[in-house]
Amino acid sequence: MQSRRLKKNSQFRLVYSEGKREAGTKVVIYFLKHESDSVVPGFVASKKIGKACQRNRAKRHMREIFTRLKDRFNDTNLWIVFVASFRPDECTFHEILADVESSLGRAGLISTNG
RNA sequence: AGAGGAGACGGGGUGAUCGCGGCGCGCAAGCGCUCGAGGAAAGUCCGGGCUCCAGAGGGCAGGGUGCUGGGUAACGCCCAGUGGGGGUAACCCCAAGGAAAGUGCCACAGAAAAUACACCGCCUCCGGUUUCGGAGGUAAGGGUGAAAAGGCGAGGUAAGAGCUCACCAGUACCGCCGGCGACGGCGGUAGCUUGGUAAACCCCACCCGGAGAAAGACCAAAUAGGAGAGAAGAAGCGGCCCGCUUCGCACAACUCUCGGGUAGGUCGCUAGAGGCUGCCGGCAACGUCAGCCCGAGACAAAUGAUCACCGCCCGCAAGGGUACAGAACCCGGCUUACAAGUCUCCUUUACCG
RNA sequence: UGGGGCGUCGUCAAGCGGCAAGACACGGGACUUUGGAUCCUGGAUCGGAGGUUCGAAUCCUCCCGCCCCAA
Repeated sequence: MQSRRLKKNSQFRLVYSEGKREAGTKVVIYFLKHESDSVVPGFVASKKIGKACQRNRAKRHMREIFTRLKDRFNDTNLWIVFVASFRPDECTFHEILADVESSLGRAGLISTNG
C-alpha cells in the first residue's frame, strides 16, 4: 500500500501560499499544519535542475530521505513539500540528507537528536 | 609500423541488508532467491497496428514522394543495381521525372542573359585625305561575367561564318545485341546545335479520409431537474461539394450553443508484424518451416540507500574515474547524444625478409 | 499527446535570392580648460551543420535553444 502523497495542483498551491518556508542550500521545504492522521509529503523537481533522468533521481533521493525521517516528526498533522534545488549528479545522497535534516531541525519539526 | 575506409559488439559483474511497484498464495497480518528501464526508453521527423467517427465511397482543394528492380503490414526506411560527382585506393556522397506545355527570374559587369546582338575590332563602298565621318557586311579575335549560341583543324571568302567537309561532344530518331528494368554496347540517319533555374510558380506519375490512449468502453458521484437556439428539415464528417446513414415532419424527444459540475474506480494494458537457435530459398534486404522461451506495466507515475569482493581506465603512489541517459498503448524505421574499449575485413605508404 | 511561433552587433530591431538598414549602448577622434550635448568614425562568419543555386540571413533537410496554445 502506497503511503499518502500530495498529488493535486490545488494542494501544492495551498501549501505554497498559506504555509511556511524553510530554505536549505539543496532543498527548499514548505510546510502547513493540516488535519491528517500522518505527515503527507509532496516532492517537486522542476525542469530547472535537469532533464527527466535527473528529476527522477532527485525525487527518489528526497523520498528516501523522507522515509528515513518520518518517524521523528513531532506533529503528524502536517502537509510538507520538498522542492529540489540541487543537481543530482553534482552532490551525494548524504549531503542532501544532512541539509534536509538541519532545515527540519531549524523549523522545529523534528527532534534534533536522532 | 604509419595514415585511412567499411562493418559489428557489449554498455560493468556477483552477493548481502533496509525500502518501493507488480504478480502469486492467504480472510488478514504476512509470506515467496517471482519479476522489475534502453540502445537509444530521447527528438517526435516519417510509416503502420489498435480504437472511435459510417463499412472509409466519388470529385475538387491541400499535402507528400520522385532513376530501376526487389523486400515489407507500410514507409520519406532497407537491400541489390543504373547514372552522375569526389578520392591514388579501400570506399563515400547525390530530392537523380519534365526547361522544343506555359509563365517568371538571371543582380553587378557586359554589345548582348534569349524573338539574340555589335563596344573595341575585321572587311567593302562613298566623302575626305597623316589621325576622320557616313552607309553596309561580318562575328574569327579582344574585353565582361557564374554562365556568351557546339570544340578543333582544313577548305572557302572582300572579311568572315556549320557556309562546306573530316574527327570529337551533344540532341532526336531508327536498327541490332545484352539486361525483368533503369541503362549499357555497336552501327546508321537527320538537322547542324534548341543557355541556366523546377529545394521559382507549374506540368506529369504515384500515394494520402479525420482524429488520437485524456483514443474508446463500463460503473459510481456531482451540478440541474439551468438558459437560449433549430426546422421541415436537423445532425452525423473534421476545408468544400456530392453521396450515404440516423432521427423527425410540428407536445415531446433529439441536436447545437452558452453557463456550471466532475475528472474517482475498473477495463483498454501488454503474447507481440515478439525474441533466440537451426534447416532451406535468395547476391542481399528478407521469407517459409521446425524447436525453445516469456523479458516492466506504473498513473504527481515503481529501479533508491548502504556495504563487501572482483573487473576496466588514469596515476610512481595515496587516490580518482566508470558515458549518454529513465518505459507511459504497441511495433518498423530515421535522426541526435554516448566514457573507456574490443573484434573482423579492406586500401595505401614506408621498411625488413 | 497534438499544434503554432521565434532566434540578425551588448539591447531593441528592418531586410524575405545579389555590398546586412536604423535607433540606443560601447570603443576611437574632433570641439571644450574638463565633462555633458553635438558632429565624424569603427565593430555582425544573420542559433548550428549539411544541401540546392553562379550566388543563401532569405529556399530545402536535420539538429540546438526559447516561448505560446488546446485537451
